[in-house]
Amino acid sequence: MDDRRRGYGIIEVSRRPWKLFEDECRYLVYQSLSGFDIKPTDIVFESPPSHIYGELSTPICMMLARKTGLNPQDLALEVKSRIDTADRRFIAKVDVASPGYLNFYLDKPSFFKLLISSIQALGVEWGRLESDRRLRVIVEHTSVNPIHPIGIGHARNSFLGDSIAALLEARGYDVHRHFYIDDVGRQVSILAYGYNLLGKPRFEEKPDSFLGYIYASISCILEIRRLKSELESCRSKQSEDEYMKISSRLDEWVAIAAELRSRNEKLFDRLLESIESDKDPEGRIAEINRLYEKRLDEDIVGIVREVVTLCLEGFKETLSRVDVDFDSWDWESDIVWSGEVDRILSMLKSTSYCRLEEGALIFDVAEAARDLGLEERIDIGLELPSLTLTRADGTTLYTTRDIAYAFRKLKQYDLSITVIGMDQKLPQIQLMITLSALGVDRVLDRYKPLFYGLVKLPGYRMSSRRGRIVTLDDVLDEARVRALTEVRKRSPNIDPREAERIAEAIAVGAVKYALISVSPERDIVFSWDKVLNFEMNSGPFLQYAYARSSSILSKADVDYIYADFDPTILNDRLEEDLLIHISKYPEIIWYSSENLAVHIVAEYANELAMKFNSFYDKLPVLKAEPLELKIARLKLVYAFKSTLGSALRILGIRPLERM
RNA sequence: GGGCCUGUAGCUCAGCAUGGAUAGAGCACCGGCCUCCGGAGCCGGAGAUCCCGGGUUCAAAUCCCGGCAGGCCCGCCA
Repeated sequence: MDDRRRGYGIIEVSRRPWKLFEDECRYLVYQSLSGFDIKPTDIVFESPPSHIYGELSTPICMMLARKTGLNPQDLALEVKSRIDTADRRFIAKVDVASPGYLNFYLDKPSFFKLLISSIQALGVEWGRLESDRRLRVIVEHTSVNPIHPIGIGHARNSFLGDSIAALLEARGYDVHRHFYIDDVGRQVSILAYGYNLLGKPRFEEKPDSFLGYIYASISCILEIRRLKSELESCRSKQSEDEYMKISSRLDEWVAIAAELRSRNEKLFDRLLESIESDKDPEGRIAEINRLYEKRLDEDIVGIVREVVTLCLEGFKETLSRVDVDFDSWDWESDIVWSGEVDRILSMLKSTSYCRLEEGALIFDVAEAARDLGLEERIDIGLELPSLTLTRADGTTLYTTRDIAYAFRKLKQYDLSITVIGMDQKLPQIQLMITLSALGVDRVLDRYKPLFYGLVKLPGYRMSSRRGRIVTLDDVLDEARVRALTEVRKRSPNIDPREAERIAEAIAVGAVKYALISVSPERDIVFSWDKVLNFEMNSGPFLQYAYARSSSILSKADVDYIYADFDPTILNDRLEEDLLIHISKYPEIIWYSSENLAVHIVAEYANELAMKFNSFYDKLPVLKAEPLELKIARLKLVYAFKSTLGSALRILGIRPLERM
């Protein structure tokens, strides 16, 4: 058990007080059900809908009654009669409710005593669990292609990933945050091609934003060229439908071109001219791709690395604004150049699943999955498409390189989390099957992609190729302006620089909360209203409750913290609700880390803030009489602040002492 | 055509793992609350065929089967 005794006097400390209560209940029920064939873990507990049914409840008797044909109510009464609560610590009473619930009533004073002294003793360790084995974990997230600024959709990835990392740290793991730089492949080659055409142009703006413009413009120009030639060949074949289809797509791209051109006519025209004077831009791009991947031309290597590095500078600027940091930046090209990809390829070739088709190397994923008996463990229908590992020109594809990267991850870490868009589910599954085929140990347990839904603009999905992207920078700027007006309105006398600092924290909190608080598998339709929400169920709402609690504590004599206190005095329903909710915090950490579900933490924090606000509104703290009550309430406020503070840190939202 | 994800109040979303007591929040709407620790707040009201249809069960938003709608994927793109 994680209890220990410390200090003078005897102060008992528990990292998981609620679990102590639950385990006590579990043990009693288990003992009383000795005649049945069940394990303690078969007994599930839930929170009753109302406190009149106690604090913990189990329907186990109803479940057993079904199997045995007994009457659930009778069984529950029988169990109750066998339970002896005389020498129990945290159970005040056991009762039976129709149609067969066993309800447990918490012995609040002794529980609250333990809870509050634990939180005080643990300090920042409160909410941090101890794991028997300190797993080494890699969390790879963000990994935005270095060809355009970070969009609000990518930001969902960053926030989710950073938060998951913090959560797993709280779980007691050794967590490493990695950014995978996708510098190999066609997209970066396109950008490098354009950047080179312009003769390494100078620019004033943020580098990722400038490069994003170049990338969008070139892909647009190329797309129009391609569509035009398709249209030509279509005309000769006289297929009316096809012609109309291509023609309308062409119209769409021409409109996009006009839009892009209006943003920077000189630059756009220069690009257009240069591309038009190039006989074979597509060929040149493929050439850049090949020369870079094979590292055959140091000039090309220099240019590609230069654009990518520039873009990353922009990323770092944005990411530091939102407190997202990485332990490592892993270049995809390094994995190729180091020979890791070749080694993986030759290992794959030596399996029976590879074949050559028109010069390209193909891996039969479906067959591998069947042979390895993986069908049942993978939640995708097994008409798994084959995976192309190499192009006819010998260059590799994204997933191939990702397999090598994943191989490395699982070699160096016990557990690998990859935060990645839902649209990449299939390639990730192909990757896992491929790794399994290579004999990597327990791939499905150790390689965990965390898929999330796309962030769409109302009407259409964002597209960096179309230059249609709402950037995180823009959203943050807008949120900060909004927050600053609020701060000024509420605290007119505040120091302007302090106001800026607070507004920025609020802006970041609002945007993060909006993206993190919905379950990841859902798509999100971007809306300013949602992201700039400062009211209930928002980042600022949490920060506000936190600021209120610290305001109280800052006005109190610090000695209260050392004072002994009488837990029986905290007997208002509002106080009890708040304390019980606080005590469940470590369980939330446990559950949400098991399920890689940070939105659970967000929801918990929101409820916690709501309970605190109700308490705050109705019950005075600083003016509470007698002194014992004031001390007890101050300790409660401290416990709240400590808990919300910890949850905010996991969510990546800055706790504010004032706002 | 096949696969995956989603469908809960006018709107945005929890709840689905492990079936269980009156299906919870927020926004918007209606009505109250600043002589008292910060009103970004609190209290109350109204608002739900839990997409539809079957099935399993004493009990289904939750599990199973079949539909429907939306999104995504099925590339020598990433």
